[in-house]
Amino acid sequence: MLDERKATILRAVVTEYIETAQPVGSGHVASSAEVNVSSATVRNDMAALEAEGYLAQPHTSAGRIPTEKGYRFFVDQLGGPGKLGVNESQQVRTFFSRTHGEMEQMLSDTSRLLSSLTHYAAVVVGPQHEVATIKSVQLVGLSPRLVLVVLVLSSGAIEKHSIELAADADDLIVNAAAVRLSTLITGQTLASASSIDSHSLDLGESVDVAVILRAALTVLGGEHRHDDQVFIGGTSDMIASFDAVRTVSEILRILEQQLVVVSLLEDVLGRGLSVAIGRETGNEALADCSIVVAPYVVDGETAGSIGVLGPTRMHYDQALSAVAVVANRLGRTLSEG
Amino acid sequence: MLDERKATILRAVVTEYIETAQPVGSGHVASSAEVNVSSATVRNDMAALEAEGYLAQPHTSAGRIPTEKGYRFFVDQLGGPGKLGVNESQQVRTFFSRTHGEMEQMLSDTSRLLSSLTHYAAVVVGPQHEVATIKSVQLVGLSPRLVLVVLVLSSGAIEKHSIELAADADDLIVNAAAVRLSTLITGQTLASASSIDSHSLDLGESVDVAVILRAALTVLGGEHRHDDQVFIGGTSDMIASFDAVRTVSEILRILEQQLVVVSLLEDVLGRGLSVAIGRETGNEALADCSIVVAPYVVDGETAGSIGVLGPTRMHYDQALSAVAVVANRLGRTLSEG
DNA sequence: ACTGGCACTCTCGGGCTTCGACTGCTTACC
DNA sequence: GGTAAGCAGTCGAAGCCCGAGAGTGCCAGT
Repeated sequence: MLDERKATILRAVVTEYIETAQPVGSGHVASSAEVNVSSATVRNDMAALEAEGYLAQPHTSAGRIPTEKGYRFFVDQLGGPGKLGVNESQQVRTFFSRTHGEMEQMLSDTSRLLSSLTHYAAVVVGPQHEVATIKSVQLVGLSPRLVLVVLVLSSGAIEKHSIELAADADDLIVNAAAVRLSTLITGQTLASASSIDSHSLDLGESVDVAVILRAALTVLGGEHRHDDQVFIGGTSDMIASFDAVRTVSEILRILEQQLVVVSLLEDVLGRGLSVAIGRETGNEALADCSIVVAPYVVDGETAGSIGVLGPTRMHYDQALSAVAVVANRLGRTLSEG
Repeated sequence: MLDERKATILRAVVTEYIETAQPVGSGHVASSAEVNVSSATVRNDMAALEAEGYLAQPHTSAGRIPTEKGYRFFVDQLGGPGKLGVNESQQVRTFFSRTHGEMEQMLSDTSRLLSSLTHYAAVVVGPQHEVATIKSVQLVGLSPRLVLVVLVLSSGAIEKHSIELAADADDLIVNAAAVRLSTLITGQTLASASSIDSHSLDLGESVDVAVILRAALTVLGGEHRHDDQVFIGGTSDMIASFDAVRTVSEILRILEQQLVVVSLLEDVLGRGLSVAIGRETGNEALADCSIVVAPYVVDGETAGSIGVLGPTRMHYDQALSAVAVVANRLGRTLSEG
C-alpha cells in the first residue's frame, strides 16, 4: 500500500525524528542518503503520507512528525531485531558469564543490565509460580498463634504466607502438620496443591493438625498470583527522554503499580506483539510511551517476560535487539541452573 | 539571637513560600495576621534576616526566599511534631487496625500509607536482621550441585542463599547437613551464627556434610547487610513538587540505589536529627530536597527507620507528625506480632 | 513523473516597552 | 531608637513587533 519511495521517506522521517525530537522537513529528508529525489517531490509524498495517517504536522509550516501508525509501519518493516553493537554485546556476554545462583538477585541485575543497554526503563517479570513444583514445605511457629508457611519452589523462588490460628498451637502439633503437609504437596505445583480438597484429609488426624493443614492449604490457593516478582530498573534514565514533569509523574504512577506493569506486558504478549506503541499499550497515561517485550523460555516452557519502556520516539532497533538478546540469554542461563 | 518580631517574620516568609513557591515580598508579610507592623518595618527586618543568612533574594526587586538556614530555624522552632488532621489520623487508625501478619507486606503498605499522608516519597527500612534470631534453617537441593539455604528469622523475615558445590551431593547428605546446621544455629542471631568457626566442627562428620556446612556458614557471614528490606513509595507524588525534569531524574537516580537511601536515613539519624534540609542530607543531588526521619521501636529496641523525602519547601509540620505517628504505630504493631 | 520556483504561513528569537512587584533609603513622627 | 510613610530605583515578566528561517502547497515547465 506504500510504494517503495514513500516507505523510504517515512523511514527517513522516523529515523531523524527519533534522533532529534524535532519535526522533520522535506529538505532534511531530501538530503538524506537513501532519498534521491528533490525536496519538492518529497513534499508531495509527505503530504500523501499525512493524508494516509502516517505523519502529522504540529502546525502548518512545520516539519512532520510520525503518528503511531507511522511508528508502527517503521517497526514492522524493521523485520526482526537487528544486531547489538560490539560494546553492548560484550556487556551482555560478561554479565551472563558472571551471573549465577540466586534467581531473585539475577532478575534484579538483569533489569539493571537491560536499562543500561537501552537507557530506558527495564521490566523483568519473574517466572510464574504456577509452573514450578514445590520442593519443600515448612511450617515455622513465630508465636503461639502465628505460623509461617514457607515454600521452596523448584525455580528457587520462595513463597511465604502467615496464617493466624484461633487457638494456641504447640510445636509438636505444628511439626506434625508440617510432616503431613510435606508428604501431601511436595512435588506438586502450587495450583494442584491448592486444589486439594481440604475435607478429604481430616480423617485420622488430630483436630489441631487438621486445622493447621486446612489453613495452610487455603492460604496457598490465595492470591499468590500477586507476588509475581517484578523488577524495574532505569526509570531515571528513561524520564530524561521526556520534558514535562507532568508526563513523567503519570508514567511513574503506572510503574509504581507493579500489578499493572505485569498485566501490561502480558497483554501485549497476549496480542502476539513484541512492540506496543503509544495507545497500543492500552493505557492512556502511556500515550507517549512504547513498550518492547519478549518472553523468555526456561526448559522449553515460557517462564516470564522482560520488557523495555521508553518514549514513543525510542530507538526501536536497539531496544528490540537488546530485549531479544537478553531474553534469550536469560532463558538459557536459567535453564542450566 | 533573633528577636521575637524577626522570628515571626521569618516564620511568615517560610510558611508562605512553602505554600506558593514564589518569592515573598514585604507587603505580603505585613498583611499576614501574625505581623502587625508596616511593610517598611518588615523590609528593614528582612534586610537584616538576609544579612544574617536566613533569607535570600533571587534578584533585586524580587521577594525573599528562605535559605537552608532559614528552613532550619523554622523547623527547630516548630518544636516537636504537631498533630495530624482528622482525616489523616483516621486513615492511620484504619490502616493499623486492618493490617496484620506478613511483615514484608506490611512494611510495603506502610510506605504507601506514609506517602499518601504526605504526598511525598516515603521510605520504610525494615528491621535489621542482626537483632533477629534464627527460627529455622533448611537446606533444599535444587539440583545436584545447587543447594538453597533458607532461614526463617524470628522477625518473620526470610533469607535465602544459594551455594554451589564442587561435587554432586545426594539428598541424604544434604539432609544430614540440614539437621546438623539446625542444631548448630537455631536460636542464634545471624551475626553469631556466621562467626562460628567452621573448622571447629568437622570432627566426626562425614566429609561431604562438612563441606556443605562450611559453605552454608560462610554464606551467612556474607553480605546479608545488603538485603535490608527497603520499601519506597509515592515517588510519583513527590516529583510533582519539582519543575525541572533534570532534578527529578537525579533524585530518582538516588532512590534507585536502595543502599544509598538506607545509609542516608541512618546517617541523618546518626547525627541525632529528625530533619535534614537540602545539603544537610549529605548528598549534593538532594540539594533541593529535605528528609524527615524517625526510628521505630519494636520490643524496646530500635528496629528500623521510616522517612519522607520531599522538596526543601515541604510541609514540615505535616511531614513530621505523619512520620512520628506512623513510626509509633508501626513499632507498636510489630511488637504485638 | 519530477523538479524548480514562488508565494505564503507560522514559529522562534531578539529587541523594545510597559507594568508591576519589589527593595532601599531618606525623612518624619512618637 | 524604633516605627511608619513616601519615593526613587531596579529588575523580571509579559506583551508586542519585526525579521529571519524553515517549512509548506501549488503551479508550470521539462
